Amino acid sequence: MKRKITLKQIARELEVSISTVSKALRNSPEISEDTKQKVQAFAKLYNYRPNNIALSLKNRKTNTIGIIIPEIVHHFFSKVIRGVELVANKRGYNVIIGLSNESFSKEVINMEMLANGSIDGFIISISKETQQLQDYHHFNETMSQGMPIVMFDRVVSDIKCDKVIVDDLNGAKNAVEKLIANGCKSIALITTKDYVSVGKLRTQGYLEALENYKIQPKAELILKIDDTLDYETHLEALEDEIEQLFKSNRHIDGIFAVNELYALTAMKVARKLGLEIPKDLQVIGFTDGVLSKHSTPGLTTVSQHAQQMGERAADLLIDKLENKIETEEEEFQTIVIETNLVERESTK
Amino acid sequence: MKRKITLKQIARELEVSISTVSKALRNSPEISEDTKQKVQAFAKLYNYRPNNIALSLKNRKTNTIGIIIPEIVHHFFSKVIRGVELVANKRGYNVIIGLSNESFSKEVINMEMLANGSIDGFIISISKETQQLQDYHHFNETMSQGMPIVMFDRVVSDIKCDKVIVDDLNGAKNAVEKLIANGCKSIALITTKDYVSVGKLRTQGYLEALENYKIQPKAELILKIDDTLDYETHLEALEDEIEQLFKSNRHIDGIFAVNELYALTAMKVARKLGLEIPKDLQVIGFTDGVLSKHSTPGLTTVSQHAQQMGERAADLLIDKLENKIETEEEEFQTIVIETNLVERESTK
DNA sequence: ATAAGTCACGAAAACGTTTTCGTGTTAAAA
DNA sequence: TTTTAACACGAAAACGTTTTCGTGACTTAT
Repeated sequence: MKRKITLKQIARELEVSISTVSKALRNSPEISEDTKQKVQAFAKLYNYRPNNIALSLKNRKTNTIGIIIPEIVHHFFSKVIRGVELVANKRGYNVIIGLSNESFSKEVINMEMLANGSIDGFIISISKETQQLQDYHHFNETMSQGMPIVMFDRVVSDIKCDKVIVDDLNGAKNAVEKLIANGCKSIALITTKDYVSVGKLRTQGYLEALENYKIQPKAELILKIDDTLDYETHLEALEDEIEQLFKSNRHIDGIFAVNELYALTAMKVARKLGLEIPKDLQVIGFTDGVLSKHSTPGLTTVSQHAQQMGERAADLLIDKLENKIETEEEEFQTIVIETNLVERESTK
Repeated sequence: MKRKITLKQIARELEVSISTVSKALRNSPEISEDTKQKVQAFAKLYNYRPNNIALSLKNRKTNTIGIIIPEIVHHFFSKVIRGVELVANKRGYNVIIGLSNESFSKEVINMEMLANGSIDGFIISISKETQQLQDYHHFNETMSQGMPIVMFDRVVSDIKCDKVIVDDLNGAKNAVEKLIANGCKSIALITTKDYVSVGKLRTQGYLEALENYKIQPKAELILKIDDTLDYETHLEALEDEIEQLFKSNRHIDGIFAVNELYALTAMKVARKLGLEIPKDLQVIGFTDGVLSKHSTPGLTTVSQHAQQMGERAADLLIDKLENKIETEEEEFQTIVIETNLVERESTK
């Protein structure tokens, strides 16, 4: 079990100085051809590679970016990571992940753990709890120490940093308008509580669509799910709530849900109540994931282009990292990714 | 934009030496109470945190583990990551991810990128291409440099290292025996080509179950899918193959599929052909993911306990990292995670 | 023969820590 | 008064690099 070889060992073995070895390997003109040959051959033989940690310390640059997300077992977030990893790798960066698990304190701890030199910058989607508490001190502190942050999807508008967001409002609006155009007269909304920024925006899109068509929104058609409880394990509670919605409003002929699971569950409940999809009820969800694609009937959804979001976020961050020079004026961008509607069998 | 404060700056400001500052912060008895107070107060005020990179260099230990997987947009792998991250975090480690995207060369590059000091050890599930090529030099080289590897799920038995695997054979066997016990007379298998280690084992489990019940396996009931093509985008091809299977074997009344997607697609095709589930056809899949849970009817699956695999793998790796002393004899463990059958509506 | 210039290399600093060892000052013991 | 011991702190090395600067040995020009 021999350790990795270092410059010092090569130097000792070849009876030259460390500087000479370093220069020889980097092909410096200062070094004679003979010595270069000798050193390079030796290095190759022993498979020398510079130690990343030493380089990071010297250059004060780790070439690593940290991504903090609430959850990884999630189609959307894992796609974003894939996007981030793709461009990070292409541009010579590593990616280190931290999961907040929707908890404020874990988000803070994770960031502090990474902010002490381990990474050059952050890509973040904030946790629900942070959104609720509206405590953003950790973001401000991190940025005040010169570490750039790019937020995506769940962003906070007060914070001055680069952002990549989805056009939630228009995505929702278009979806609902599609339902209206398809003949739906009574469209229900299944959404989250308002503190979830994207839920709020999608709700707003729903309302705007109705307004455009002079339809009076009805409070009883808007179901706000309390998603602090993990709906993966409380599926029945969700089903019950939706069943109540249908039973109290028999005339519902369209559903817009702010995520896949709500939409799928709505379809399931509807089927149980004897409704035929899309004849009696048309359904559109947000977030195009595996569930929508493989459900029967296939679910029409608003696609968020998650991977593209990750790619743009990573490019934004790395651009900022590599152009530190002129960044004194501190300009921040917000990239808006347009959604598009993926039509499947749940709509006419 | 002030940079993070260092020991040196504190020392200069307080007109003491760097050593004194370091010792004061670590509460060394060498330092007087007065000085400690002063230094600690100052450090707190300026929110001093030791630089991780410098510590890594000094201690020759990064407290970071690398996880290399073929794909991240995948329920199984993301659950494993969650498990890894969970225990890594708990034990004071960070997690850095590399995606091989099922490619041999990306796997090698990713490993080399991380092996140069960035991490202390690897957790790996090898790519399909690597399994095909059977080129394992990068694993051996990494380990010969004293960097431990823990393989999970897709492992290679020739390599001497710690492993965490699922009991694929028995999982499959139990599933098929369940089908037999439920009255299935003609059970088809939908699997992958044999170079995929887990596919091979699951196929073997299928055969053993049949043998136990003195049922003669029939070659025409075994469909081996070539999954070098990304089945997410070639869904129709998959459907066609399965449809052929059904049409040539009208008597099929049971399906065992080695993953969720194959099982789900089989259900879809069956329904299209007018078969009722589970009356006419019973289906069991491998890998308990979101699709199985939310499909209609719910799919009975063999659960792999992915998160637990990740946790065990991380514990194994960190144990090894922190017990380097007595590891001279190099003992390697293989942890087998037992599967269990999650029964839903696709079986009687 | 001397001055200037080129060549090939080494010493040392720096990145930010921790830790070992040495040392000057003061107080206690002989 | 002298020796010893405790105390409080600093210098320096080490981790593995890169890079600036210095320098001795030649070669070339004057």
